[in-house]
Amino acid sequence: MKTKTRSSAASLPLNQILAGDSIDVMNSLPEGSVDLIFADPPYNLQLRGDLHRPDNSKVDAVDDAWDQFDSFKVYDDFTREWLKAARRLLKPNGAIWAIGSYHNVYRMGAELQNLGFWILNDVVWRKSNPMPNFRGKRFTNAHETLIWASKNEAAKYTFNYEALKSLNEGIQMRSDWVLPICNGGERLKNEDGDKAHPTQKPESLLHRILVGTTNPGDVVLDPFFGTGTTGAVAKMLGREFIGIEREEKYRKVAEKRIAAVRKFDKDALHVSTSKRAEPRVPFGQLVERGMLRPGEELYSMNGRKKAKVRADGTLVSNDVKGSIHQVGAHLEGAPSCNGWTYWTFKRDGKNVPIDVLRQQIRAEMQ
Amino acid sequence: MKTKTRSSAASLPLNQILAGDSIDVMNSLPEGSVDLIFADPPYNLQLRGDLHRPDNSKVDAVDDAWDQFDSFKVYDDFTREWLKAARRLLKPNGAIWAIGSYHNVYRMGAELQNLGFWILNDVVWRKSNPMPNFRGKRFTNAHETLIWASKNEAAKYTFNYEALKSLNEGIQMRSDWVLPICNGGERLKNEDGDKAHPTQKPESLLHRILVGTTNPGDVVLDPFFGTGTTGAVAKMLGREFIGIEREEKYRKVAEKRIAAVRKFDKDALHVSTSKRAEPRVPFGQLVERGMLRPGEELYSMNGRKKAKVRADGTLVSNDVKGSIHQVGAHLEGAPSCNGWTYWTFKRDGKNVPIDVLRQQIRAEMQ
DNA sequence: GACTTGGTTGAATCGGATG
DNA sequence: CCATCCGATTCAACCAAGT
Repeated sequence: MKTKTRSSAASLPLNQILAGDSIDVMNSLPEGSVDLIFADPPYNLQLRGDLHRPDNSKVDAVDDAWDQFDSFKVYDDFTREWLKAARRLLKPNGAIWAIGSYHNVYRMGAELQNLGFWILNDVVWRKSNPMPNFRGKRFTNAHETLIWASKNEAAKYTFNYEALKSLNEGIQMRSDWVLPICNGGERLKNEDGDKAHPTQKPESLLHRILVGTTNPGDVVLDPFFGTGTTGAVAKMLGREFIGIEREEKYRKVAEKRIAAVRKFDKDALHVSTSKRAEPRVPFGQLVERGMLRPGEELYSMNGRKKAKVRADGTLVSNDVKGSIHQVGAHLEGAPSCNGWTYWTFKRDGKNVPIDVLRQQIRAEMQ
Repeated sequence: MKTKTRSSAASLPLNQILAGDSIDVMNSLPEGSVDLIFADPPYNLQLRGDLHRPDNSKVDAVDDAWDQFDSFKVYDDFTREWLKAARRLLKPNGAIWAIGSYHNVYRMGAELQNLGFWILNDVVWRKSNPMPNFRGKRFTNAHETLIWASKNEAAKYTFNYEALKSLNEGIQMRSDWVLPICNGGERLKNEDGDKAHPTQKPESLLHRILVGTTNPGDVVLDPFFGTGTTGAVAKMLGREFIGIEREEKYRKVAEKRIAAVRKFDKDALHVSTSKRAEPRVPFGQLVERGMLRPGEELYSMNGRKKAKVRADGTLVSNDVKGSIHQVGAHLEGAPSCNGWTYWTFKRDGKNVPIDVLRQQIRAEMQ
């Protein structure tokens, strides 16, 4: 796995900002070489004329030329092409994040599904400090939508469940994220004090995405790099990035920004892992090592059932024989059972889960 | 307006649940006769196998035949047809709400745009008590998405800004709504104790939609009526409803439910009206009524600019003449200006906004 | 009656390694 | 490719029964 990453990485322009059209540049890169894509494409905002606040200050709206599309057709074609190029670049187990607002996200989501991407979640970025609706004609547009999708239905995508749960104070992470918009010191400004990019995303958003759905060393591509939030956070977190940006003024800002970023300590990049990632220990080892004697009795957690350990690492209860899981499932009439947490043994009059013994063995293995 | 509603209402099957296929029934109803459509179509969930909780109990999933579609193509065709029929039914200033999850909402949103609907907001229903992700493989699917769209870009849709603001404790209502899922006493059960419908929506959701985007007496159509949450809330709130439901078992439950609903008192239905809906008061009236004398000077809020009132209700400042709004805009170099809040007059040495005078007139009008 | 405890449930695209 | 087996995994709200 590591070797494969390295070998394909060798031919990749890592930690660089490539100049040019997103689709062309993506098509020039080697197929199946990227772990994750984060894409913040033009939104196709259909603002009619300028928007003004009640106090007459002008809202610096997204009105740059690159954001104008004369019809849904043009936007759909553009969307399909960049998504196609992106999908080609992904490794078999790769995934994509794409962000949008109601102006474009429905078209983007539909094209994404049409191309074979498999939606895993949509995530709502709930802005803690959105711009109010000055005219009082609609709801405050207080969120944007992110679509998280794997390359296809079969892909074994990366999902650091425990790390995300830790980020959320021990409760599993939900599909709605409350994060502030990017302003204050984080918001990049030109020399004239204007914002350097109209839609700079907050680093907190990319932090959660990269911690949650990539591993250190993974290659993250951003085809609409802008001022480089993806690159900056990737560098901090010890991921490799590839940026593509057409406009020189954005590339310049991004390069300066990323050069100033310091990578976190390696220890800080280590995230909580799930039990699934730990080495497998067969129950029979507990018997071989003498931690449990053949003939010793195990008791279910609630104390209602019992079974006898046999020398080959199977259990027997009445006429039922089999693994700790099989016997537990049978006794409970359940479709499955985790024997490690179901069974206990007696020591000094107390019932101890057998999983304690497995943890002892795992500790010795390190 | 009222007459028109009544005349078209006369030929409409109001406050009834129509049996049959949504598209067929909609096409049999008169064109341009409905103020609002709320649609909760099948989501096309593509569930593979069974799902069990960590305690081995089985999740009662949506496996009904009405949610099964063979392909995206079939689902898209279905979506396009019901949306087309729905749009035909809407009055020129009508609007639609459609709810979905990531399985279907992107396709629905794109078709909706393709048909000429004009998206006003998408609204995220953040569930306070969603079902967790039992396998730890994704984010908790904690929200559903509602799309609010007018019949076309030009439609003067209904939006009770002040009422929604009041519902939200004086703060402008945002595009993310935190509401609990429908359970407890509100959840309708069959005689055997099973849920009567797998996807019953909470009344709080419909309450907010109907208070916010309809007026008393409006006709609200729900083409996927189910157990009739839309009808129940419409009746409470003094709106007329039309339900369409294919399955008899759901119709029966809905009829019984709605019969038991009591309409709120008329007084309770009176919602805060937005300033926009308040009677318009021409500035000239202030002059006609002698509240301001011709020749009197007005001062801008910051005191830097001044202008003189003329007998015809226009202002003059240096060589600029025009309405309170036009002169204010010109003096500020702004494209627009709300003259009512921009200009003040002197009384007893103090600067008083001219809007105070407008409010006096409005108070007298009631 | 107040409080605690245990059981149930909700629109869900919910494994992975080994042989 | 398929079959088999291991074994990891849940939050908030409501309700009924017990203390």
